[in-house]
Amino acid sequence: MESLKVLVVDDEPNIRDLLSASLRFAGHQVSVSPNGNDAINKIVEIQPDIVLLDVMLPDISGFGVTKKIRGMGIETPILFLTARDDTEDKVAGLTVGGDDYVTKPFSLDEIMARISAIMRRTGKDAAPGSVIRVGELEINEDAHDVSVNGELVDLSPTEYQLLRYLATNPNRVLTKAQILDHVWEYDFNGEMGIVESYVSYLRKKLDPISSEPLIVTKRGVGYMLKGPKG
Amino acid sequence: MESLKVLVVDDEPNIRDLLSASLRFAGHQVSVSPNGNDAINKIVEIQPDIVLLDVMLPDISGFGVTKKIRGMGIETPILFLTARDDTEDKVAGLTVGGDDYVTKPFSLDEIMARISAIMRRTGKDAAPGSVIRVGELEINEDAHDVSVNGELVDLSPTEYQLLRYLATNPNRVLTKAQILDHVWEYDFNGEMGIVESYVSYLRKKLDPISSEPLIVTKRGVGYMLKGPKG
DNA sequence: CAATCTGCTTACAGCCTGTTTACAGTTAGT
DNA sequence: ACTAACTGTAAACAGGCTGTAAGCAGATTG
Repeated sequence: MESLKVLVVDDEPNIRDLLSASLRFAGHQVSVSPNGNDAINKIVEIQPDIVLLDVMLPDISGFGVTKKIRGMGIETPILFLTARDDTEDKVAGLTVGGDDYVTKPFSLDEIMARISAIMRRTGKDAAPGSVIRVGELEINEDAHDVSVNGELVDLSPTEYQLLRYLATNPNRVLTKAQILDHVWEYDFNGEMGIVESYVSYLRKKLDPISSEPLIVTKRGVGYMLKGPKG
Repeated sequence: MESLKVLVVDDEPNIRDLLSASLRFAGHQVSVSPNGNDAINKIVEIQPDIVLLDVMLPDISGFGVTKKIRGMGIETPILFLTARDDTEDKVAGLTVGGDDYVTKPFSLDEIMARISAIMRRTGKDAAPGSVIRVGELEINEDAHDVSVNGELVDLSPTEYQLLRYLATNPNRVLTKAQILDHVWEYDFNGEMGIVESYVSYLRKKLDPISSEPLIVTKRGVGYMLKGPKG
């Protein structure tokens, strides 16, 4: 994915910092905004490629912001951030026109995946394709399914996200802390042992099909997905 | 790696001295700070390329410092120093956006490796690449892989770190004391005989593959990794 | 040449890390 | 509401790793 201009709108500094740090690290140009009115100004001013927009803001709601800028003819795609409670009913209709939403608390990898998906759909990005291929492994992000050597594997949501994160960093050791920070929600307060458990679940499902173990353990460091020419 | 501006923040003078001496010797410009408030001022003032930040500080915690400077829009990468106890649970969010952490007690070589990794990832450094090559030996730091003449060698964590330290100083004799100081944790209290043991382990794994012995003994002085034109 | 010293190798006990499985609580789907 | 699936924790287990020490071999010294 190329470098994008991203605007992050949220009143919680923690969330702003988390997102801006991650997005900047991913190579994007990030601006931040703490409320609706400021957000509208910044959208007009800097013309971002995508807006991460909290629905609950101190002044104007995220919906209000959307209404306003759409009224000005600005079609910038929006990724809404909503609380898990007011999801079902209020978010209806949000996903039209390339927009999407994630619920708080989210995981970083989920945010990144959604941004990629939006960019892909709106065609602004030089489509890296929705299929991640690493050796015998193939992840279709649109269909949300995984296959090894052409054979479909049924994964739980967490298993899928873990494998996806590993697959986007092939031949590179990822520490358990990194995995936890990227795959699990940011308010997860548990132990790193859960990564070990899920790696075990994944291996149990993948290894019987693959010709050689896909996930290798780097003792004392972390885990790595083995790619073809690594 | 080029010369970097590094800020070391720790309330223990021993740690500050250890780190600043080593970093200076490696050619960096080092500033030190004993607490959180002073650290914030220094970060703003001298704009370091990287901050080594103890999490447990007398006034503001390392997290508080991070929050504050991030709020100011300062995106300097941070390498957190945490006590091994506080690790498991508090690691959440530490590895985001190019940041990383090491647990106390650490080894000097580990710190240096992490700094290199961060600089590489954040692209601030004129990427020296993640592969160390010395003659027939090749160390891939991303994959934590070692190969001799293309053949993979399986090493334990300590073996890997020892070999890495030797490989970053090819054709140069390193005394056992130096090796102990760089590869083992700073509170290690054992004998230097352990270096001999681990050199032996390494030779046992490397020599059968290499065309000539890679690690040579300089009797009465120390060990040296033999490079191509040395 | 003998005595000594330095370094090499290996065996081993204890520890530590990672793997797996079972389970309880929760969530989601029908 | 009922059932199935999923999540996170904990416990049992296996194996590898670490650091020490002892026995050797070769070099060095007097």
